[in-house]
Amino acid sequence: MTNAAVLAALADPTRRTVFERLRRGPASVGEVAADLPVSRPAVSQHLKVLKLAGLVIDRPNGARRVYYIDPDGLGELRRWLDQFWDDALEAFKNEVEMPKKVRGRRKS
Amino acid sequence: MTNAAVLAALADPTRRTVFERLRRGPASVGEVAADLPVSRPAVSQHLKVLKLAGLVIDRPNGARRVYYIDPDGLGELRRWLDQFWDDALEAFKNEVEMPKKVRGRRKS
DNA sequence: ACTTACAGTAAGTCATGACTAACGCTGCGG
DNA sequence: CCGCAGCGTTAGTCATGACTTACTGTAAGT
Repeated sequence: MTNAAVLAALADPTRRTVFERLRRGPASVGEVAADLPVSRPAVSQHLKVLKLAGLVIDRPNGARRVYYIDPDGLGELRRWLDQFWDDALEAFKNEVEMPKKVRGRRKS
Repeated sequence: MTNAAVLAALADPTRRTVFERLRRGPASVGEVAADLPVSRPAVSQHLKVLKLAGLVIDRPNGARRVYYIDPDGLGELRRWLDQFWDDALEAFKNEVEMPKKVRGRRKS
């Protein structure tokens, strides 16, 4: 389940800020670190995590390394969320329809 | 930004397991804890986090307390994700169209 | 009214991870 | 060829949070 990595990556506030910074457009490590109160290596580590989660892709451009957002990573999470949403709605509706029935009581 | 709480809540594997357990249908704390290798207070704490994030709602049913999934919480995250997805796609397409232009250079 | 069962809270322990400082590597310029 | 600039990596520190044990509160049954 890749969703675990994606959710774990998006959970950290700093990492989410980095990710949202990349939403405007591609940027190098130094450019991202310039806007954040953390050091450059920290940004590099965050980008590594985002890369392992499949959320960003890096392209070496000479000495610089430019990071882009990978739309596929978001797509997977989106599909998982959609399925979850459908199931939850169905279960919820199913619950409303039988308000005084047996309900849970899964104890055998 | 409520997304922070939602993402932080869904980042933990155990908490995600609790949430997925609730997807099948409503359940009490003891029922959820029976299927997990953690103690009952741990499940209670996880449910508290999920409740603060707006992902679940609890309804006291006598001595038992039954937890349901709150569809609204997922809806918010879904909207945020959709917007993010659109922006990322646009930025990506915009990047492909101008391969040798100024690109980022957000300095100034 | 007393006991039993179920749930939330408090305090404490321990692991995960976010961050910094220092170092090594690569590519471009003089 | 040599120095500089930009990144990544490693080692180490420190804070956050996940988990357990013990306790308190509440609702139902006898």
